[in-house]
Amino acid sequence: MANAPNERTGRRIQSVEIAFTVLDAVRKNDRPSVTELADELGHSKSTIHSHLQTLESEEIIVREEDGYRLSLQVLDMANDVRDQIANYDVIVDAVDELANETGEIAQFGIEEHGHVSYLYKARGNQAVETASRAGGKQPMYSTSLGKALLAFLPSDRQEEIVSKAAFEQRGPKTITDRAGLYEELEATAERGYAIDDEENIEGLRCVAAPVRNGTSVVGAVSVTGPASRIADDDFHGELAESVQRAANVIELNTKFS
Amino acid sequence: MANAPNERTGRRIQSVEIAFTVLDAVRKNDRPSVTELADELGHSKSTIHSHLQTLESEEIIVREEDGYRLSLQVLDMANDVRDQIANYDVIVDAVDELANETGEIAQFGIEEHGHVSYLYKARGNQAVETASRAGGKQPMYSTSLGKALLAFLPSDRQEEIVSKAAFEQRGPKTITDRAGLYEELEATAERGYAIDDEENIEGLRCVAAPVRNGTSVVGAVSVTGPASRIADDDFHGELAESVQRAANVIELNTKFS
DNA sequence: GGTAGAGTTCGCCTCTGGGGAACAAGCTTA
DNA sequence: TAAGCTTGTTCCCCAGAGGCGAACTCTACC
Repeated sequence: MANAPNERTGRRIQSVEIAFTVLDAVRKNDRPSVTELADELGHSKSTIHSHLQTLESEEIIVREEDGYRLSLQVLDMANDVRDQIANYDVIVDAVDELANETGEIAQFGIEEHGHVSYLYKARGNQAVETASRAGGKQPMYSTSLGKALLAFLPSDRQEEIVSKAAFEQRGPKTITDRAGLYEELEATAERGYAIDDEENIEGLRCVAAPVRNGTSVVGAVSVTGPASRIADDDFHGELAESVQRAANVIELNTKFS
Repeated sequence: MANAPNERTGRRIQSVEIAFTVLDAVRKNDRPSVTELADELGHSKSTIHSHLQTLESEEIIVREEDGYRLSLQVLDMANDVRDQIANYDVIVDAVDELANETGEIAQFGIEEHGHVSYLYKARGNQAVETASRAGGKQPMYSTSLGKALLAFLPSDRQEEIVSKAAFEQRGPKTITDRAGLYEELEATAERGYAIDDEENIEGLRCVAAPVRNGTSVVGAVSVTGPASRIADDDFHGELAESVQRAANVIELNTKFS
């Protein structure tokens, strides 16, 4: 790939966009019908109908008595996703280990399209319940994983992502302005790990460390626990060390291609 | 949904079909580039390019330095798939239990588009390694799950699937003709469970039982083990009973909607 | 600094695909 | 049982979408 410019607009194909709108609606509605989708999406029944036909013939969705749903082929596609991530098993082992060691939730995330996506999540024996699952995405500016990634991303990419950030108040201590974020990113880069002190979800604290391949960040590992259990000492002490150690384990076990 | 006729052709949208062809190629090739895909799929670079742009703006694929890959959003979609399957957790529990009890591989599958798709797989403590994973699909005629489903499907659907079957020789004892299959299906319906005696993979034997919701089959549970360990006695005795028990557990714990 | 190879853009022309309306097929009600 | 409602399906038409080829740009590597 000769040139990889940062996020250009380019020609897009409208009918494909409609198809994915339909697919999205099938994901989110419970077994929708043709008319239901037509109403919701503002297209004619005939249009929706042909899209559903197409998606079904691609075996991406399934038609059942009571409406359409996603097909299991999507699960297969998810397998391919994991296969395409280099050293997925190394990551899994390290994150499992980290969860065991700390007893909390441990996660691995990567940056995609300007937000953090969770690739894998492990729960330690005293881990709290959280809604996040593998595949879920979160803003970069309010999460430890996001800040760990952001702090070590090339400055042009960093700037691009920050410039598009929504800066919504998500937790009691969310960083809500650009200046504050840059300050925090600088601190993060210096100390080598990122923290989230109830910035994304009330009552939760996280620590995250970047995983690098040479000079570039390929992902980040984090630990998440209740603020009640994670004191400032742990935050910047033992816990931070564990997370960094896990990140290191991944880096060391990674087979560079 | 007023009418649900069996698999009609209907209008399909070509550009969406192309988009999925591209997506499939991204799944199967390792970080392909524009030109690579254009060559492989027989489309012009400009066409492929706009499709890739579209898929990327839908955040289904990601562009990296060395080519395109699937995005983690697919993992999220996989979560939705499981959410859309009624009583997924009941199935998981029952299959886990079955795997523990037998020590072998236990699986749950459903029929989709004329083949069996695995929804969930559990491995017992002496389970053999097999290539199958959740989301994978297999022919109906050569697997125990497939035959368990087929035997209890409405006769028109059964006929439709059988008429399209490829009847390839997959294992040493694969049923390779329609008559033989119907015969076996009748026996299956009568005894209440299906068997696979090295019909799909050499050296593997399976037993499967249907899971029903009222009169209709909603899926099937199976146990798979090496032929060396599964004797005829187990095959039609204890193992068959375990599998049927598991199917029953699922039926009983299912909350009908 | 020139060439080869990648990705990107542009404009043309065709034929696709979206919309509306008519049609068919089930349920429900009287 | 017939009428009426609602759903999915088909058909046709015409604007404009999208596939192609060629021209352009940008890197990387001699």
